[in-house]
Amino acid sequence: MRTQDFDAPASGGPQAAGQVELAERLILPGFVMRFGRNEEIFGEGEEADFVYRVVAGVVRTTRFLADGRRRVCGFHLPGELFGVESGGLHRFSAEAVGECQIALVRQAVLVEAVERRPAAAHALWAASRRDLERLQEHMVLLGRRSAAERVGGFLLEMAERAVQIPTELDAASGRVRMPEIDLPMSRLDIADYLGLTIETVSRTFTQFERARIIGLPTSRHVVVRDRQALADAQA
Amino acid sequence: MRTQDFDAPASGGPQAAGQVELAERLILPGFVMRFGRNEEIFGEGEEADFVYRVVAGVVRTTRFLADGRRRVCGFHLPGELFGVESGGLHRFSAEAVGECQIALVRQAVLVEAVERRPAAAHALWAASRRDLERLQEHMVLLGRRSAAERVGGFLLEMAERAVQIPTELDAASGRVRMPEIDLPMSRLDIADYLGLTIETVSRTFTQFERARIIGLPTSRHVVVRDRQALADAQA
DNA sequence: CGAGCGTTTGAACAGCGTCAAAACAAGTGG
DNA sequence: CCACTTGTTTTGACGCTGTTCAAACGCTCG
Repeated sequence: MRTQDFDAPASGGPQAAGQVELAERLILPGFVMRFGRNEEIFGEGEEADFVYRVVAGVVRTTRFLADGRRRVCGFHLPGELFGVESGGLHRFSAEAVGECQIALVRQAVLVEAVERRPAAAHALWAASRRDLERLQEHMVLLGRRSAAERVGGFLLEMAERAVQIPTELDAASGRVRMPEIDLPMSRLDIADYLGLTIETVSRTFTQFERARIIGLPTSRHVVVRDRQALADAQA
Repeated sequence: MRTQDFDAPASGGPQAAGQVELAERLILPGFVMRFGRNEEIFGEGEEADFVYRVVAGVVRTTRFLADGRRRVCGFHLPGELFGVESGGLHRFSAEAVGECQIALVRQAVLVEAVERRPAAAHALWAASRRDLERLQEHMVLLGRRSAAERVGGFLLEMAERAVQIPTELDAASGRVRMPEIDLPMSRLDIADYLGLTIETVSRTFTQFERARIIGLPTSRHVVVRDRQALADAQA
């Protein structure tokens, strides 16, 4: 099972500039833990004693509704922070999508750093805003009506974010976007992320494939053939 | 047209503790402007020279899609900050829902404050996290399928947030929640916020009324009769 | 090879969007 | 005070899209 390159250094590749900055400026003591596929990192309602940073792999944050349905609220890629709460409790649970390495930092240490070091406060503020902006974009996406719009938007988002990992040679050659997406998450994860059902997600994928908008070598590997069509599906 | 009490002081009533803190700790120079109903405060793509704080009234942030549809991304109530961007440009536009008073602060001043005063950085980080958390909740809501779930969630959100304004006597009497909601926004605003159509929103309101879950003295005034049923509609 | 999971596909149904029109509220001028 | 206007909200009828239920398919790993 290929998920992400596992031994890639935490702030190795050409990641978002802000995330590099975050890692550099926060210089926080912490320790790294490994989690297996679908393993829970923390649960909804637990004490938020720690703050987490993805070193390798992908994490999803979820919430369960009263009737048992699950909402996937976000995916977290290497370099990103998650589990930061202002109240004392986690409002979501977090699980490893595939094999993961996660760096843990005590919440108290973070707060202290914020109070003592302006640079840390600044970096954290910047990180929050980035999260906020990503979330806003996702919200716009969720408000869209048709399944094609949602799935199209999701693929674009993933293309945008995921390239940042396997692109080292790409960066050297000067090519900016590489339309290959390795989806570490299942159809169910995607469906719960987009507010659709697995069936609809699956149908939309094959629909895109038949329309030559994407290629599907395997169900978890997407080749974007017609980026514009994906954006248009988003109308 | 009653919208909000207009001469209420910015950080007057028993608002969210964090917002009071924000106003107190940020002590930023700024000037107040007035905006009329539906007037644009800033537009998508404009330079984000300023940061804005609602003094009185309600503001909505929106984005227009290519096909002309509009997404309402959030409502901002008195005390709240909006228009804070990490890039140099506004990614949304903002309009006054009703008559508004808005305090403007130069972005540069804010950044300087963050760098000089740890308290300011801390307060801003906290504010970002609150926004983030509100947005996460809204995302959970948008992922919900049925119209009843979305409208129910919206009413609960508004009940939760809006009480904080007209509650002075309420606070004295010790009562915590007052299930009366004055909606300053139109059905269209609500629909675009929830990813539904005005017709569906309207139908859901009357459906709730017939089921004795809410009362509708006027279309913009909601009395919550059965809070639990609203939460259940959210399943 | 078979078991188990994830994915795809099919058919029938329900809910929301669309189009259209009526009811209502608020403001304007006779 | 009423007739008229404009904008918002409500209601109705119909079609489409996504959900639901069900079954088949295709991996991967024992």
